[in-house]
Amino acid sequence: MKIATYNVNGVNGRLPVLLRWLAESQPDVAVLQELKAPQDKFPEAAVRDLGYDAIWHGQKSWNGVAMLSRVGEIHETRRGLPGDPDDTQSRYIEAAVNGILIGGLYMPNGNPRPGPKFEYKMTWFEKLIEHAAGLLESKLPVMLAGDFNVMPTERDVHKPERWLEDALFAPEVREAFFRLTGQGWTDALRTIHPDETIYTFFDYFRNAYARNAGLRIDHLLLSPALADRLVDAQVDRDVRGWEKTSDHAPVWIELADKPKLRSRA
DNA sequence: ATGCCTAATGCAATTAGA
Repeated sequence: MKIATYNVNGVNGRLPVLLRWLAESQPDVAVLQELKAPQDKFPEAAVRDLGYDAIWHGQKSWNGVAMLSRVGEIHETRRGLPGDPDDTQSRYIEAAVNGILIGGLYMPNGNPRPGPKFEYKMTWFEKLIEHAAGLLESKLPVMLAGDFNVMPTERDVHKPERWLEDALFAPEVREAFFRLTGQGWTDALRTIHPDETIYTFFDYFRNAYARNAGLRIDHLLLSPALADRLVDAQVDRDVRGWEKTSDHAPVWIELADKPKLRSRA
């Protein structure tokens, strides 16, 4: 089972890229971020033509998240994180698909730091951490996938010294990320590529993609039961080089149907 | 320190992204 996350940076503006990627990469499930489209402007027919069911939480101009599946019905469990009913930003959607509970998320960027946007990011992060703890306690096979807007380590950012004060790399943001993963989540891409320089985002500025001057900010975090099924994780890096493409590249994992045999210490 | 690019809105220039 192949599950992907992709920040599309405008689902309608990038629709040809999204459809080409779906056709070529053939994920079974995909979570999307930054739809930048109101609820009634999601291209449902276009993705359905490729065999995908979809749920989405739109918003005019900004944010917006979706989940696509070609492996069975999407049983939505929630949209929006618990704890802030007044939050109007569409950043979280969660559903059970093919026996896996999947939370698709778009973490606030948080810049400039300090400031109200950064405070909003940290508040949102704390709500995510609290909700994630409950997901793990459920003992269900569960994953959190999306644009976390966090580079966890220096290995995940080109020229880390330039990002120390940035809302994507500041100490308290990375601390929050490791507090989250410390609950028992496995960072799938880093597990498969422990020492590799591997990025999921490349700025439109300064020819960043060609220079491989990127960031690793799109993550798939796996509960223990799913981590035992992880067989591969990759970035569809070439997609970032297509015409009229997003500034993010898709990231995907392959899960075995049954747990892999593990060597024991 | 800022612009470099790009989308949405809406038709100019602003907001936001990371």
